[in-house]
Amino acid sequence: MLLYLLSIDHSTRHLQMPSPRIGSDAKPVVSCQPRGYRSPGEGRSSVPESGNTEIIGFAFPDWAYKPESSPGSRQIQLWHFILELLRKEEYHDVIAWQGDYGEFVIKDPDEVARLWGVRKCKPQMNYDKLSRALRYYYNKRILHKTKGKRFTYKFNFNKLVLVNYPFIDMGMAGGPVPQSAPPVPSGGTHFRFPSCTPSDVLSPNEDLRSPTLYSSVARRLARGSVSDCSDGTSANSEVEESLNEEHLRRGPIPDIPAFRGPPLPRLAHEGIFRVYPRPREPLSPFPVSPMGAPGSLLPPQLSPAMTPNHMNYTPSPTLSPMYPGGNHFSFNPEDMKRYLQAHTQSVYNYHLSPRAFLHYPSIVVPQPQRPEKPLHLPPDEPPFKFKLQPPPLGRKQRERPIGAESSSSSSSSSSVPQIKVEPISDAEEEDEDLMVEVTDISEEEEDEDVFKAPTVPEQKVLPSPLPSRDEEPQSAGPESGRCIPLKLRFKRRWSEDQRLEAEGSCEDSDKKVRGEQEETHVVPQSGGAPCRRVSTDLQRATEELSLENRDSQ
DNA sequence: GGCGGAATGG
DNA sequence: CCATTCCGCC
Repeated sequence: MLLYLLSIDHSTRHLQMPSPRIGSDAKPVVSCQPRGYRSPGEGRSSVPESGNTEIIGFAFPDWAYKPESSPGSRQIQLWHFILELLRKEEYHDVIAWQGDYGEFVIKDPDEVARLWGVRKCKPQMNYDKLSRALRYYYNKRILHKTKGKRFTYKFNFNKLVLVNYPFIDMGMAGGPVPQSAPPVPSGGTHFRFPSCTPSDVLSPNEDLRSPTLYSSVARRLARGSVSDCSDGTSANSEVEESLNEEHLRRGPIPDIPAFRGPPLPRLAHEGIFRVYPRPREPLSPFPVSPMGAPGSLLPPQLSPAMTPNHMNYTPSPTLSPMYPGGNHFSFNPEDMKRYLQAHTQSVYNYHLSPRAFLHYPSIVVPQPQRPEKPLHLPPDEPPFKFKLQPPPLGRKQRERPIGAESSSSSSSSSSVPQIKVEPISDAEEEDEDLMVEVTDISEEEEDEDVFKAPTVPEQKVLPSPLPSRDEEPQSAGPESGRCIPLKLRFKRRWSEDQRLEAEGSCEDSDKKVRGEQEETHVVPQSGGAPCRRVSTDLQRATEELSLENRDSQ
């Protein structure tokens, strides 16, 4: 229901922008006139009446350019403005995509500042002030600074739009669109970003069939600046809470974690793209809602293509549904099949969550082959730049965690692995990318909680009480634990647990969270007996039994 | 150049 | 909230 509400179409409104510079030093005619002149892109947009604006093959939903759509602010926000400039060829001498995905360079800081000043009627604007505003985006995770590159910043797109549009391909590298530009399926293939703007959502005149839910969403949309879908800045979003409620009413959905912490007062960016209507996009190749159709098991949610700088993965154009060398997607079934196959292979290759598998109803994707050895993970580089806090030690703490530390936690405390992850601040960017890649983005966990959400959360997992690091091999498979991301190991362990539990075998508790040391040197455990882990319940029973024995002595 | 605190304003 | 402005610091 919500999805339909949010899909209400609207007429495209355009951001008023300073006139494009005619000459090299042409100044905008309009000095301080926030409204009333046309956007440079207006009229050139290839899809003027659609829900998204496209230029040279990539685009953002219109609301991303609309000042009235700037959540939390009636006026245009700087990042909107930056995007606006970035998508205008007229300003490519001033600011342009460059470098990594989402990176852009302010080639002419003074000019950008001047334009911004014109836009905001702040004649005294300069790059120093503008950059201060940009720096405020760091905390919001809208932007990063690209270190070492002057005037270079980077958008967090992979958690913004593209996360929920996994077909968006980066295969345009070398093409006319820089790789750093956020690509989007072009209007030529009939795809449209669902017309969903915060202003629509926030319209007080809407007929709200679910006022509570709706207002919840609206609040979040109003507060959020970016629909930063998997952004760590928001954990248990109201939207998702609402969606949970909604889906509970409608029936279970597969990728809502079974456990959730209490709602946290955090920035709420995500949600917009997550609540797109499912049945409204018949021409879209995208599985419309990241929530996935009720019947679909694994909605596609991420793609290695979206995180090239982290995974060093650039999708082969030949495997892309894009026309070779073009900026437009091809959605003919063969291409899609190849692409899906490639994607699925990538999911395997990169040990992504099974949820990352794309689901495209009419196309059967052959099962990929897992490569012999893990891919390209630098052996010396810790796969995760997290600082794992060791789990609480001591059996007492473990067995009575509910009363003690997780007093504020929800009822699912026993199902939540007591793991805390501290993102290392310096590696925030990679950290986040990693989140998107390795974790299911539907788990809108904050960074600290990312490990609290195993791929299949209904399984109860308890951290090991043992402080000693039993370095048993984690993998029963051919691959050793070397170079396997930590979360993947968790996932595999979980899978292993599932299997073992099904077989009703195994002992040797292993469900523990590894300490910080282990993330730095991933210790391969060759030679040891194959990992045998007790199922969680069995483990807990064993532990409780041992505790009882100890206490009775 | 870049960062972030502080005060301030809309 | 989202900047804007100023500023000290690195």
